[in-house]
Amino acid sequence: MKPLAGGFYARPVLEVAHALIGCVVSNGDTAGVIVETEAYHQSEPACHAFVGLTPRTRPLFGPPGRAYVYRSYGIHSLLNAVCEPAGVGAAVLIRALEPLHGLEAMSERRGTDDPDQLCSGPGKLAQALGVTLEHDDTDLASGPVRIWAAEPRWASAPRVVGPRIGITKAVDLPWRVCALGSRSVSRPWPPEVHEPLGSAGSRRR
DNA sequence: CATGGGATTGACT
DNA sequence: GTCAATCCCATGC
Repeated sequence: MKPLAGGFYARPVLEVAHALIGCVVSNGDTAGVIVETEAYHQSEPACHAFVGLTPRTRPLFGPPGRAYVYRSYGIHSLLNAVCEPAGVGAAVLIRALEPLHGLEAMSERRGTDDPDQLCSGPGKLAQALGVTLEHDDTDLASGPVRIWAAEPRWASAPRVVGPRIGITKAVDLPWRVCALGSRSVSRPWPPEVHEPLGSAGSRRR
């Protein structure tokens, strides 16, 4: 596995939001597989970059492939991957991971042993991996927090697309992307694909 | 310089 | 279902 280079992120942000499903985020000995993302772009008001270049949004307008980490509700750190060419404010919010490595450290930071509760939300995964505001504007290929290419099988893995969660502006854009069937996706869960009659009906791995 | 609002989570009715 | 915690920073006077 190799870290994703800047070119991976230098394209339309919604395309990157799809491509990041199945990729691996790591920090130190902890890592997880991305199963949920959301795209944000300067052209729509839910994006922090909508207000233009400020001290806070500077990383969003910088070169692609770097982290944008900010504090939400005074409590949580949220991890984004900056996308599109430098000068365009856009990023993909990493919303959920399936824990892969360092479950013990994650459990300690999160205060729970339930694997489904370790990284099933943007604030949770940042806490589980130990991502903080100090990682803002660090390089995702060479810095402490890294994102690694997905295994080939993820390219065709089924996805569910829907409106973004927890925002009050531009609520209708279907820019949330989830891996179908993952237990680690944040609430509310996206609509399930209906199973054929006669199947067992169990939906979550 | 004062104010207000979150790209959330967990606890509680 | 409701609600508070808590802090960075954008905005406006």
